[in-house]
Amino acid sequence: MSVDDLDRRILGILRADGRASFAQIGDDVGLSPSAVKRRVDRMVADGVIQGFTTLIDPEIEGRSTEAYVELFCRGTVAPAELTRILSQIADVDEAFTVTGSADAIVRIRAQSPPALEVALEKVRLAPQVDSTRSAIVLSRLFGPHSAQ
Amino acid sequence: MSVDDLDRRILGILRADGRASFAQIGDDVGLSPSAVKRRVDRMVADGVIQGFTTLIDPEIEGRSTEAYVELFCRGTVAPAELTRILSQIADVDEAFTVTGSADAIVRIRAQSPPALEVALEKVRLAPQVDSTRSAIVLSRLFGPHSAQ
DNA sequence: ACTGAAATACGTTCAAG
DNA sequence: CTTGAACGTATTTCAGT
Repeated sequence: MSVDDLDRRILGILRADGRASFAQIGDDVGLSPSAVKRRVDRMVADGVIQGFTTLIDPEIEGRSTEAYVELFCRGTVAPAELTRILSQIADVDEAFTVTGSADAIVRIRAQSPPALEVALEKVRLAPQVDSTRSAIVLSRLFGPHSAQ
Repeated sequence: MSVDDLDRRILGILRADGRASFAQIGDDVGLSPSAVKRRVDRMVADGVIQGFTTLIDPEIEGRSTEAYVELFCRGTVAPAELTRILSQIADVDEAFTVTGSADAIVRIRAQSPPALEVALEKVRLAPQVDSTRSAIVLSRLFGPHSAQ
């Protein structure tokens, strides 16, 4: 359930290079490959490591039209209900409840502005959603080009 | 510079499992391991594949206090200038210029609410930044737990 | 540009400390 | 919990098509 300093160093290496070999990691942290494997396996089983993935150029991925949308809901909103509805809308990648005047924020990533508009319409039509306020991304200044 | 259908299938497999072996991928797309390696190597060299990483539980990572902050700037802001300043503030992971009333949005991920407040203060003190409007994440409804 | 084979390196398991 | 050896499998290179 918990991670020690060695685990943390292994995680750091794996975050920088998800394909690092156990032998490679072992050399860096001073462990045998099998010991590293045991730790990595345990962290995967414990859910500390949630998966391995590949960072792909978003242009090639074809979903470079991004927007952040604030949701203003009427009445009391059950987060579980919101999750159920929003997670089924295509191109809605992420959602959270937040402090402030808005009830929730969703992140949309679509292939084109028209596709973004379609997703936005679907969000607006969700029950309980009163109004929305969108910020369409003009340019990414810096940051990860997003997982998934 | 470009990717064909086979490349796209390989990317799909690698996105789902960044540690998939070339043999495994080859079986799925109908190519020999060496042919798959050639294509993956080419995509890495071309920048189509930007890296391999590991998805780590944000709780363990210790930066589960998140906020989205809208920036309202005075006068004309050069995006390059904004990038230079914001990218040097610790815990500011991502920033983009957007349409709408705000000029930019930054995503902050800190270890604790106090650490978040520190980062927020630094953003507010950035030259050209007139005012901010924050939405602190209460709960993640769904979505990737961020690639960092 | 893909295949297939050969050499090298790695992953994986397990008995033992 | 780690090691080291043994076995199976994957990666990598290269000649050939």
